[in-house]
Amino acid sequence: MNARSSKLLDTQTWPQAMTFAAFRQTVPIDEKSVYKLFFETNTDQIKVQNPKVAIPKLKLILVCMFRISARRGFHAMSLRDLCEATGLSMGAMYNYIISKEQLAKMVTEMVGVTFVDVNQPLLPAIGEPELRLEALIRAHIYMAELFQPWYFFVYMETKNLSPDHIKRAKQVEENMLNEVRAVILEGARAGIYLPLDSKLVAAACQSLIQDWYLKSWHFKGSCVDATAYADFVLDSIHRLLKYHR
Amino acid sequence: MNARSSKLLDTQTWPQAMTFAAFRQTVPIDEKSVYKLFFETNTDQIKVQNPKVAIPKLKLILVCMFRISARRGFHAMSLRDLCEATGLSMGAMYNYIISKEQLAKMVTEMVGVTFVDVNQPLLPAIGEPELRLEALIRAHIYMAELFQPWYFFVYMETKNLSPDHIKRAKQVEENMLNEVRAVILEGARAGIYLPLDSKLVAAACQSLIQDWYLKSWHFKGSCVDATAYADFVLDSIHRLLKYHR
DNA sequence: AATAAGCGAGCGAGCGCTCGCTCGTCAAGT
DNA sequence: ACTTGACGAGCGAGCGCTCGCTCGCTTATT
Repeated sequence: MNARSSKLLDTQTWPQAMTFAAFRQTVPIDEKSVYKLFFETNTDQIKVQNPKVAIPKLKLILVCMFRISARRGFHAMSLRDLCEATGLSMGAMYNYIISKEQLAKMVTEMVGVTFVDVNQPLLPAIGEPELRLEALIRAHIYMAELFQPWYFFVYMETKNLSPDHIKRAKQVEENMLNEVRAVILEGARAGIYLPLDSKLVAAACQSLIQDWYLKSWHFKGSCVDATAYADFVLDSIHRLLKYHR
Repeated sequence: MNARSSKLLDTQTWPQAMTFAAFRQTVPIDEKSVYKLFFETNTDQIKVQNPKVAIPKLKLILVCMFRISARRGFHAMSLRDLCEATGLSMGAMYNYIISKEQLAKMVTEMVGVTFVDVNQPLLPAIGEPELRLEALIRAHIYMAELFQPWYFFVYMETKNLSPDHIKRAKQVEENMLNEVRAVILEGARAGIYLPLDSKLVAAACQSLIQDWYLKSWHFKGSCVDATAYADFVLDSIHRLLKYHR
């Protein structure tokens, strides 16, 4: 992309423009480059050091793992299944992973830490509660769109990890819930929003967002894209929270 | 309960009174008697024939299974774990189950067939869309309240079963979605509801209902009971669907 | 005495994981 | 230009172990 076209597209920058396209352009990782980041974050745990070899293989391993796990669950997937799906041998597989459990942990860590870190600076910290709520919800839906298999995996498999990993994952969920709740409460205090039970409303928000990656198969069949779904969620929240004179 | 007090309580009969208490009184099974029904439905698969012995043991087995599965997943639970938790030996366990897989199937079958059958005659087939939608949603939430571990188990473990069982379970979910959708569409045609995307609204309904059994731990901590949660969901749907002049 | 219910050591299969090995690549040495 | 040898990457039989499940036996009930 040259400087000129980049400048043209820069007019659609997140969060000024709250479309999926704008978000994708602004966020520093996407569904392709994430494997490079995954490699760099975990070099100490991966024996194969040559990035040109390791990154495509890691991608292959993770994609196959997501597919099998989504169908049968991570625990039910044997490493022999994964080897057959990737075409790797048992020995080669263990040049990329420390253990089966560690593989799952690397993924949850990536989602729980890296993805959150990447997302944080993109959210407006001050301004109208309505605008901040929109940015918050859209950012989550768009992240879920980019990394659907990652989020799905973490949601389904977190409970099988070690207790401290479970706690961390729960805290990430709780933080997101509290962020939403804080903005709703702020809006209520400012008289913009109805004084509803903020905990229940925030939980409902979270549930709608999670639907996007938990039941993506369902929406893909209905020709609803991420932007349209985010529109729907925000319109619903709006109708729920705002005064109607 | 004698005839007199029963008559007094009959004034609070579902679906005339749409409280959890009324529902519980009207629905022919509850969280205690369900194990008797489970035994009677599956006598052919259970070697122990004496109900006085079998029913309490089945309850013990199922309760332990629900607890371990919720924490670690059904596949990760070994039968030795389950034996230790129940205090039964391996041999005794196999007097109650055909196989580990069959145990899971009996539970999903129970939820997918029996629970639906029990629920069906309690729903008003005709009448105001608004009232029918309320009955539909409340019935689901109240059923989820009574049988939370059952519903949670089915949601989490269905995907690990045989393909035809998966299909059946998906159809049960789909049916419920379509019921909700049909009522919404009827309301829209009657001019009571806004002409929103009925698929998305129905999916949102389902998501909110599922939250009640998927994240029950979260609500229990907030002192929100089933009736209050159903009130919240219905109020939300109402605000979402109705015209505000 | 007969039957119902419970017991638990033990089976074979399949699990996660290891390790001695092969092979292609490429820079250093001649 | 040719040889050499160290190295990164891949391989897969096989290890120790746990899994779901069985079966010959004992104990409890009637």
